[in-house]
Amino acid sequence: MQTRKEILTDELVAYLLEHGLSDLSLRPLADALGTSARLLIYHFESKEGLLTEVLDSMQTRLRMSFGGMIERRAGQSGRPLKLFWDWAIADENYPYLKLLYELQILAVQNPAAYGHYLQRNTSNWSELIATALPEAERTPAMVTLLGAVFDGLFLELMSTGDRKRTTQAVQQFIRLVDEARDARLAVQKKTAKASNTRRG
Amino acid sequence: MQTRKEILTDELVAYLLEHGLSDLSLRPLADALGTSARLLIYHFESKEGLLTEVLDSMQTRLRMSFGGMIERRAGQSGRPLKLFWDWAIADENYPYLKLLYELQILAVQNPAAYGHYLQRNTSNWSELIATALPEAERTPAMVTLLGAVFDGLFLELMSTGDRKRTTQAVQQFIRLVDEARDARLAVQKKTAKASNTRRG
DNA sequence: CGTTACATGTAACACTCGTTACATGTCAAC
DNA sequence: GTTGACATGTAACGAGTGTTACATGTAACG
Repeated sequence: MQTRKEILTDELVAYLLEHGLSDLSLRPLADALGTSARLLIYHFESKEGLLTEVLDSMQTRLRMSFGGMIERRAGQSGRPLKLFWDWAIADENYPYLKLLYELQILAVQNPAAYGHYLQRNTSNWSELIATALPEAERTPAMVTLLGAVFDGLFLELMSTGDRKRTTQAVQQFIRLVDEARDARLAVQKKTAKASNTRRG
Repeated sequence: MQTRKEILTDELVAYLLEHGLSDLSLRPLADALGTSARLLIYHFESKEGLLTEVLDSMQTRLRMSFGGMIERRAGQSGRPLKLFWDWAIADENYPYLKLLYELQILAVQNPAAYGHYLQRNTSNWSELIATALPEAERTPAMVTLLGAVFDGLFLELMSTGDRKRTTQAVQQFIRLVDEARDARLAVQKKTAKASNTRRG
């Protein structure tokens, strides 16, 4: 059975997903849930406690969704960046990621107020995606670049809502990486041949 | 001669660059400048008016710096992305760009409050950098990607302060684009030769 | 010297904020 | 039926917000 607090938490998650967390205020929040600010403080001790619990709840929800996606695609590897992108912009995950980006950015502006929420969210996407890179390409610069591409495109999506163009940009990036890899391999082959010729 | 308002504006710019604009409040601001909230309202009509004028002033300052950079490098083209990046992270420009990114992100969260400041800032970087792409590569996907790389890396720089790693990521991206271009050209050449052979 | 425009400070207003004191309701257990 | 834990509402407190009313200073001009 769900305790009153759990029910409240679910409602709070829904509210936060819709309204974001930068202007969160107890009274309007309580009104929207049909209750009073007093009750929220009663159950969560403080506004900060409320945020902590609600964000934690969101994070577990998101982790489960991510785990499910990984499991489903277990065998078929390839284009992990695209897989991850598609997962991130799916209707059921997008609002959560959007909120986490809001959090990340609020923390940059105001680490004192928001920093410690972020530390609980160990969800460092770039590291996650990085494991998908072939080891030869997993340099710090490449990992940073990969993370930045994801962040930059997701923020662009948040600003403009243009799923199509941002997704094409993801694919453009993948193509770029592939073509560059091919080019490198071709050079290696040629060098090898030349070296053989010289030796032979 | 500088009017009192212009002097104030300069001081306000300095204050904003240091404190960001998300928790801007008139009284602490006035205290920091050694004056009163009353005076700020007197000169700028309202908090919103103040922000508008100060952000405008910052924008013109930034545009001049950008123009100067372009002029200095007029002849020597090549790696415009790297040029732009180096300009953006230079000590004298970085705080301005940081603030504009703060603004951009506040606007995503709260368009009602911050959206119209952004509209005055027509500084759409991606369009600017895009003009540096060879026309053949100036597809919407590539332009979006380029902008996202810049945004993502700049935000990473804002979060971590790691100039070195983010700059290496910029160079990694440039290398990627170059290698991919070479690969495409190589394929074209081969196709052309094959086609000649067939014809000949 | 008086007037007039600009500049500035003090104190208040009306509001919102997170939080709390106090009262009351509900409902199961003894 | 009374006790006691949980749940909830109303109203207030103290602090902070942007803004304004009112008074005062400064300095140039007639």
